[in-house]
Amino acid sequence: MTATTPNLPSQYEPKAAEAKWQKLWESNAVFTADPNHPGEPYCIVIPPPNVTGSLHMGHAFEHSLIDVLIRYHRMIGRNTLWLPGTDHASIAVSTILDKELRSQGKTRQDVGRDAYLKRAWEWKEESGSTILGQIRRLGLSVDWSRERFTMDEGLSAAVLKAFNQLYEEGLIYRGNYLVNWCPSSQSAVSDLEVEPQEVNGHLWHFRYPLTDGSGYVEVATTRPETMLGDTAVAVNPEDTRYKHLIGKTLTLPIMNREIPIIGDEYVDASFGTGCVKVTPAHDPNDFEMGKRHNLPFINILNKDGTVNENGGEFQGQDRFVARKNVVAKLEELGVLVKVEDYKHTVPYSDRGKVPVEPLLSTQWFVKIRPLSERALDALDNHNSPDFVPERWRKVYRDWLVSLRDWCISRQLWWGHQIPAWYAVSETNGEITDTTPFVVALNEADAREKLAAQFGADVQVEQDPDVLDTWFSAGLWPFSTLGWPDETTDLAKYYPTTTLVTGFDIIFFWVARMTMMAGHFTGKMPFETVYIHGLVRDENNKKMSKSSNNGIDPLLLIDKYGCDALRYALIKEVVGAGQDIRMAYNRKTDESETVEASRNFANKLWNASRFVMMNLDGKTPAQLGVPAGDLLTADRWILSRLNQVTQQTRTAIDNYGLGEASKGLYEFIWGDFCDWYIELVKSRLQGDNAESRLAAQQVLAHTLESILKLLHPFMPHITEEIWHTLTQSDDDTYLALQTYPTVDSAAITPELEQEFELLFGAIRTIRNLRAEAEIKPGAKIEAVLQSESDRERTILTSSETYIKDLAKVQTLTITATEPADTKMFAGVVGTVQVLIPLAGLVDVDALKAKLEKDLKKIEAEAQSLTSRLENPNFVNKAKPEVVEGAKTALAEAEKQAQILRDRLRRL
RNA sequence: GGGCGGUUAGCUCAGCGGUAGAGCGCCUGCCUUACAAGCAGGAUGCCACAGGUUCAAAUCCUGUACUGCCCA
Repeated sequence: MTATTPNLPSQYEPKAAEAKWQKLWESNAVFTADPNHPGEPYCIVIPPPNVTGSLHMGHAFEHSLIDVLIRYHRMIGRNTLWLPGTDHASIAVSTILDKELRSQGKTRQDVGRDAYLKRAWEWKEESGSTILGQIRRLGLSVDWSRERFTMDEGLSAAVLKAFNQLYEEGLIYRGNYLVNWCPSSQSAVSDLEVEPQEVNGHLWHFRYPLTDGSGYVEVATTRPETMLGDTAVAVNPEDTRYKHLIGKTLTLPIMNREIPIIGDEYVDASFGTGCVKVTPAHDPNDFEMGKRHNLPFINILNKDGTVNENGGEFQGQDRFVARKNVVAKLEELGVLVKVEDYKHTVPYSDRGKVPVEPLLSTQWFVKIRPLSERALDALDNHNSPDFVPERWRKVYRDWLVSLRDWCISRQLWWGHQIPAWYAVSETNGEITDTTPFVVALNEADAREKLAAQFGADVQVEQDPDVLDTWFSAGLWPFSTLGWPDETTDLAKYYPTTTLVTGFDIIFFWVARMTMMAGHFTGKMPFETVYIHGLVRDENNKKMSKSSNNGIDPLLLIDKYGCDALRYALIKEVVGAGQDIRMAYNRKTDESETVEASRNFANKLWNASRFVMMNLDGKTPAQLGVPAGDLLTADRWILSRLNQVTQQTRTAIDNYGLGEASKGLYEFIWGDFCDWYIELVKSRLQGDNAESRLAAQQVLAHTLESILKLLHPFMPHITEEIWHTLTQSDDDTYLALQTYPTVDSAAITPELEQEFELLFGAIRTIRNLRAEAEIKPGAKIEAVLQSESDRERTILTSSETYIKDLAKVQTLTITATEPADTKMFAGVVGTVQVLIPLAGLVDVDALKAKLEKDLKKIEAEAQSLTSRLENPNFVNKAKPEVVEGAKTALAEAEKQAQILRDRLRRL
């Protein structure tokens, strides 16, 4: 490589650089993990996005966080793997395909299972590659060679193995239970796929007469049509109003069925009438009561939500039509008492967007208790997994404790078909609740087993249903690494290190992974769960497809660059687990937040340009490590660099990614650009070769360190600049360099304090110049007067800095008060800062300024004095605090004295 | 109803025992050859409210009010 002075544009253009590095990183397998490499493993599996989805802000946020962790750990020498992939989203895909078919006037039964699945796979290929392409635009350092899909061959084998094992262990069973039925998708859905929505409904009150004619009881319901399936009325056994009725019977209107009055603790005597109609086949609480009291379970609904033959005259009517008609009939019978407006919550199907019906049906379940107990044991006895922030631990724990058995069958076709085969020839060629079945790894095995039992000509059919997507997602951390095979990857990278996910998914996914992993691997699947907040829109609303308030990350990437978007998202995350809000203008697609980060990237770009223009075409390596005769400014920036290196490392180690990003921002923009570069400019143009070289060395070294420190946060721009700076070939990567380490010896707090005084003096002169309305370009005369030898020494040694940065022609540093009284004045430390202005000074303006300053300082001195006069403070406070107060008071008093003198002299 | 957050400068948020910060916005002046996506300077806060603990509270405790989320 030839040493050339880089000629770069004055504005950073993210597009080309991002595309270039994303391509090179991927095609050169930069992030492909090698289990044989040394280094303690660090592994994160991606929370798999839906294949049907498209990139949204939540992905951008979560993936940015993960990428920072991954890139950082790779750079500190861990054997790092980020495993990408997608999940098959059974219900979501089915919903889309069914809709597509419906628009052609067809159902999935019309096209048949094979054709349907063929279409599903096509859809998966299209849409899956879309989201993976979008994910690539975030510049994530994932290992694409290990990409997985929940329905790929390996993961499907893992699902088969897991199902079979759980079944053999008696932890999976088939049974007739109340499930959440979604009449729209005509499938059972899990508790978690149900979203309660508040609706303005009604509370209907009606009377059920006692069979013996001695009166009636009044019940109230929000779902009158369910009365067709009532098999009891319950009251609280302690309720004195009704307790005598327990054991009597009522005649159910319309159906004219005799039903008992039962006593059950569940009934809240203070709610409504205190009498509750019991419909065991259509309400979860009633279901429990039905079991406790051995009531009949009468199912009145078909799977499409219409009333079935048990609904008498209402048979065939849709549930909501039947509701109206039942009410009308009750009114006709004179048993409708009243109708109240009533606000209540109705469970809606998350995907289908219709109210779900609790429905009795035959489903497959996982017996959850033995699995959750294992996870609870790990949590309680080993604090595993460790939650960050810690408060989510309780949320997770409470969920594990109150878990109910998990319904895992879905009446859909897209997914892992349940590996159970039925001997349908035993039940007239149909699968019924009593058809004998076996669970096996494949059809051949199943056939063999069934043939042994029912003869060689047994007719065999596989269960048509598929498994809940979360069943396969629950195996994700180990199935993706090769389980059930004992692969090298599994040995090296499992258990994984960290899981990064949103709190909304703790139940859905985190708990299922810990339960499955505990059972199948005997280990918790990750050491730490790092929970982040949700991205909200400009109105603080959760971004979601249904409310159509999403902000397209790709739009922002196009406009501001990917690094800017990533950095903006991370900088906002400081409050660990707090939701973040994006400033965003929907009309212009502009975001102030991202723009600020784009500006920061541009600042870094230009600082780098400046540095590189001044290195005589040499690289940091060619210039050598700064070690020789460093000036104080050099030692100062190196001190700051090491301190910020330490802070950054500590912050990331503790998941303080926002804190780390802010610290770097302040160092780069504040310390490096605003101060160090300015301090060093004259040396770069000067003729002191030694001093110039030192400046070059420090600039080059600091810039390269900055690029490394910032790389996990802004990977593209840092990679781009680093290549120019170091003149590296395209097959060498910043992403694989070593993260800066801390040189504690370089950290010099005293020097940093001295520079604070220096900066204070410069600021004060600048301020006085502005107040006195001196032309920005004009060189002036300034006097710094201090009785402190230390202060004068510091200022004297920094004379040229003050002259350069405050545009001072003649600088006088003195212990004694100058004779000229017509001067603008300010104070810093105990240094009096004076600018002689001959006759030009506006005495009134100066007086006002001095009085204002004095007032402020006197107030401060007053507060300090009263504190120090309090014996309790002096005796009880920590000595360094008292000492600090004394020093501050001495300084304040000195400053006040200086200002008073000034005022007197005017 | 139970649980968990939040309430700090006009806006978005840091700070979480030692007397208040950033970014954006605002005001003033600058195209000072790294950067106008910038530079320099400036203004702006009874840190929701009420009690308590402490020498000292934005910070810890109790309660109240709003506000958001999760679970029933």
